[in-house]
Amino acid sequence: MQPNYFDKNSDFKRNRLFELMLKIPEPAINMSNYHFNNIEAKWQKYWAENQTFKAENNSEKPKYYVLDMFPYPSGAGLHVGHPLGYIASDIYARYKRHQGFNVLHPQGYDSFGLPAEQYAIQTGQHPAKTTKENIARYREQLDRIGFSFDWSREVRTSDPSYYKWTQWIFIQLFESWYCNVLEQSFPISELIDIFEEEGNMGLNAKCGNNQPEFSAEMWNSFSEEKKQKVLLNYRLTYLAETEVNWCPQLGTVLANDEIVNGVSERGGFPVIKKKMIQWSMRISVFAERLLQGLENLDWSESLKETQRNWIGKSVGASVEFRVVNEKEEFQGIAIKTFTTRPDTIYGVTFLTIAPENELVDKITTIEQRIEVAKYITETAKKSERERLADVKNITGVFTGAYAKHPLTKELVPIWIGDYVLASYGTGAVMAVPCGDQRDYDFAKHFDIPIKNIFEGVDISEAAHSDKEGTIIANSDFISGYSYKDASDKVIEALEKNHRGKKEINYRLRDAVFSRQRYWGEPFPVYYKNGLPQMIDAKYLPIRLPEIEKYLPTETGEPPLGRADNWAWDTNINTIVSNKLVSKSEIEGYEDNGIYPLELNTMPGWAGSSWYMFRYMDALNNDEFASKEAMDYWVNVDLYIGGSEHATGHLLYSRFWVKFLHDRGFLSVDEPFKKLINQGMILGESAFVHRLGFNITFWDINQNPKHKTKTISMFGASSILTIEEKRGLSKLQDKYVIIEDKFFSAELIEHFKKRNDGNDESEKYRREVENKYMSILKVELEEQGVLDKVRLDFALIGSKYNFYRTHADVSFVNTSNELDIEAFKNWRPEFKDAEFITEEDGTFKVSREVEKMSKSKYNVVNPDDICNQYGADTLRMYEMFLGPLEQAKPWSTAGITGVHSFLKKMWRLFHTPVTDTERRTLSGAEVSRSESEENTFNISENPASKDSLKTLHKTIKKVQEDIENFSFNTSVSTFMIAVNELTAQKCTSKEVLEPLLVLLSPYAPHIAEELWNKLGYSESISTAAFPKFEEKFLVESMKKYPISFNGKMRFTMELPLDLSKDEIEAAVMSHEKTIHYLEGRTPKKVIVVPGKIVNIVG
RNA sequence: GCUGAAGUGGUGGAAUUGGUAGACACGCUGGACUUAAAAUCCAGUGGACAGUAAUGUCCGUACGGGUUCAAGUCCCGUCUUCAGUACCA
Repeated sequence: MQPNYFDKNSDFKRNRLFELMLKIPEPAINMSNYHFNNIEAKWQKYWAENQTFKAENNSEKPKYYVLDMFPYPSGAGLHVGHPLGYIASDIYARYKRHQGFNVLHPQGYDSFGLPAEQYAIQTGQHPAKTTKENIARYREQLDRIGFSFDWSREVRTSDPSYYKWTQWIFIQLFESWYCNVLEQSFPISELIDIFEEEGNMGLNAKCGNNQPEFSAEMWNSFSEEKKQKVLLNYRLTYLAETEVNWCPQLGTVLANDEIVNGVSERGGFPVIKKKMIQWSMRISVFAERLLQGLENLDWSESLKETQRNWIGKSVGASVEFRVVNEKEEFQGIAIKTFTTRPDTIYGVTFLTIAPENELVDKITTIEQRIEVAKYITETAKKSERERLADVKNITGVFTGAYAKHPLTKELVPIWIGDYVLASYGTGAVMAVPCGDQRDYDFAKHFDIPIKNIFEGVDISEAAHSDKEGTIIANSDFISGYSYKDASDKVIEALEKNHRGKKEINYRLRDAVFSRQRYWGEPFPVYYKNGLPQMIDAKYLPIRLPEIEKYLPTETGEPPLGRADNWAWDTNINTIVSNKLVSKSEIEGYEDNGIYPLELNTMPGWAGSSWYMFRYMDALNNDEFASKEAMDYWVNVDLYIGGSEHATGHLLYSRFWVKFLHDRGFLSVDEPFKKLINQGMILGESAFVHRLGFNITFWDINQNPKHKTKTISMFGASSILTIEEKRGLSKLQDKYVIIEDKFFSAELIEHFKKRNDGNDESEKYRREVENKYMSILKVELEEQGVLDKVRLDFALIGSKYNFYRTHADVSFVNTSNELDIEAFKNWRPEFKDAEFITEEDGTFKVSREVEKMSKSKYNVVNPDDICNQYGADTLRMYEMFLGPLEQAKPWSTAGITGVHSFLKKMWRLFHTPVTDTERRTLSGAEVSRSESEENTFNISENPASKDSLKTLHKTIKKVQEDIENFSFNTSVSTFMIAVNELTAQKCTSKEVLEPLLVLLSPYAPHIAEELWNKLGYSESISTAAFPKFEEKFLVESMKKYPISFNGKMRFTMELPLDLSKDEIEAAVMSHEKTIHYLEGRTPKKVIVVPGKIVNIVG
């Protein structure tokens, strides 16, 4: 038998302690007779060996599909936040199994992505290798928590056998178009049929497409090349020059949902607008269906709202303003605007168009050209972020041109303003300053007249944007009408004279699908004469080529441009060397049938948009999943994951599923029936405070002075005296200058090197900061120091200040004291830094709740919790923390409560040791009698009435809680049940056995162990969920709360079958009633049988 | 600014249809066992006041009103926090 190390009272432990003279630190393990370590490993092994949770595709049972959002396997491993949702879904999956469902509960990895590639760039390791290692670590961590995943269906998006089908779906999208009339996707061949028979005129008219028109004859006379170019305008994935979000630091384009506050979601780098030829997904045609589809989904209202906002439907009208220049009407030049307020059309006093609008060039008058050109260059220079930050500044320029108002025929000036976005609507607005604050501000700023068209509304201070309850005035035939009626009339009038019509606009843009990266799915595409060609699906997968370095090429091509073997031989349908590429475009060369392959790869959301269907039939080599499998599993019944995917993954996957449905590949058109967003578990970061300063480089040759770089210096000890430190607050506005020219020049040299962006930059940073920190010779000066510096660059340190730096939470004890030596060893650059100490000389950290992340050093590893308390405790504690959907900081305070609950549960099944016995037995004997097999003590005798009541109360509550996803309260319910049964000294199998089944979704390991001890050879997961029986809860008496004027005063036990009158009589004759009435006669007595009595006096 | 969610003891959080506010747990206080510590067990624990005590009185679910026999819960207004989103025409 294993020495019982975990029981401190055991002889083994005593001897050991004696040996070590009590010098060893306390093991971080709670002493217990319940040996979770052995039990958990044992059952995890059993489940894996017996494939206990393998789901069958052929089953008579009803199906239930529980899915977690699969993780991206990062190098940091799992932290305690990740399992939260997995635990919840696992409880639900296990519960459904107990209820007799055939449960599909799979797991996999979203394993293509940026971090693995960034790591590859830094270390030269192949992303496939690091990804594989990360997955192995994830798997190890997941296994320790005891999830009931069916691992035989594991998917990895970076696996060629998986991305083969991602590529296949891409081909299907390319081979499809969308009919706006039937609101459905069809094969492109059907569109070609239409073109051959009737051209595209009919389509244009019916679908509101704005494509150049052609007849059937014209189509048939087009060259093949021309035909293909036309078709690209219809395909659901298409190649086009689009304005994209380009991130120079990441070297790739980003989708709208990958940008947060104008910077990249990953890394926080600036993003600029740039025109590039890119693959796009025509998601915008699905906007209405994506919006309508939300109605029938069981998702949280807030998440649906987020998607609605992202789709951004607005109903209004398009209004056309024909341009007039030098009092002559320009034939065909019209500014199309979109408005949600057609009723305000008589308030239009000018038009504003976006600086990027292509009409700018055409309409600007000769006199205004210089001014306009200047303005356009200025706005183009600003990044997206600067523009966002600059919202308050009103800028614009007059084009010199005028347009004719479609109803009044008056001339209105056309302005350019950057408050109008090229990417929304038509990139032009009809400005109604009296009704829109932005138009109002613009008009005030440039002195444009403001016309009031609202009855009895004062607009001298601000625009009036309320539409409800406002009456239109001063507006010809719509004066006196409300918003709704006036709008209808205006639209009618506009339609009559062909100057506009009712229109619906969506914010949702087509999604850019190309990424200039290595670690993603390659496109199954080659280029012939510059036109994209799909590779036949039977030659998939197109595998990622090997490359030396994971960086863009010298000519700026994506990393795949470095591959030697990256051309497609159409003769043998294989990837061949680039050197063989056909030079047919150049005269004198023959077309040898070998063409260059696409250099971009697909974005991260490609693989995650359809993975839920792959799990249904994960090993299928002939289809992405068989029809039989999909007919059985249909779609995901319960999906659990974070709300951060609201506008990315959850929208894109709905789009792909609708498309696959249209084309008959799927029977459902929504992937996720019910969705729950688990709240994020936050970490408590620790901050250490120090003195320091920043040094800023200024280029003094530029005017205004241009700030070029700021670096942070870590220490201040060598330059500040004690007195100065005390007077620190007084130094706020003073500057530090470095007068040593030599030093400055050398530092600049280093910075030049650093700015090259090569791999050594980090090393240089350290070098500069460490080398010069201690030799800085600085003095304090009053402001005006710039005169003294004669270098090209001036070095000016900003004010001294307190700085805070993240400290790893593992260096901090429970009293928030920092182990400063450990910290300095960990971050040697802080060796000489001056840290702020407490009065008693200790280093204390301040705490702040933040997102748990490796870079914030506040990560808690679930492995540590498992080591200390076990997986069952971790599972129950994470549930006990609070409501699933709520964000909450991680704290281990309270985990002992859950742990001791499990120990009490264990003890319920074993001979209790009485206090008397405890006193007479030695510690070792107590432990032995409690822990060994023969103390397992379950009686076959019928249970007491009380115990049965406890059991059924618990069944009812736990079942309700699971179905409402209120896992925190069911943990409490278990605690109450165990407390009550312990008090009742219940040992009855009749009660304890069902209780065990009830508990098993939450604490599967201990449940399996006790189940096994009860004599079952099958896993507890095969047991049926206990049936709740009302009869055990039926009461004959009720303790009535008796209240006076709503205040509860005392309780009174009465039989439940009394009538209202009998209850009233009983209460009124009670001595306390007489006492509380103090002689008054009650006005009214409210009796709610079975609930409450209230006496109104 | 807009949209959504929330505000309850020292802490995490309960209260399902308006019906005994603070379940359960942590923490804290006291006690038992122990040479001691740990572990375990028992008792107490929203606040204020009165009383030797049993007990009693008042206050109390962000704030101000209202509806009701009865409000954490419903209605109106205000404030605060968190999340999402934003020159969206």
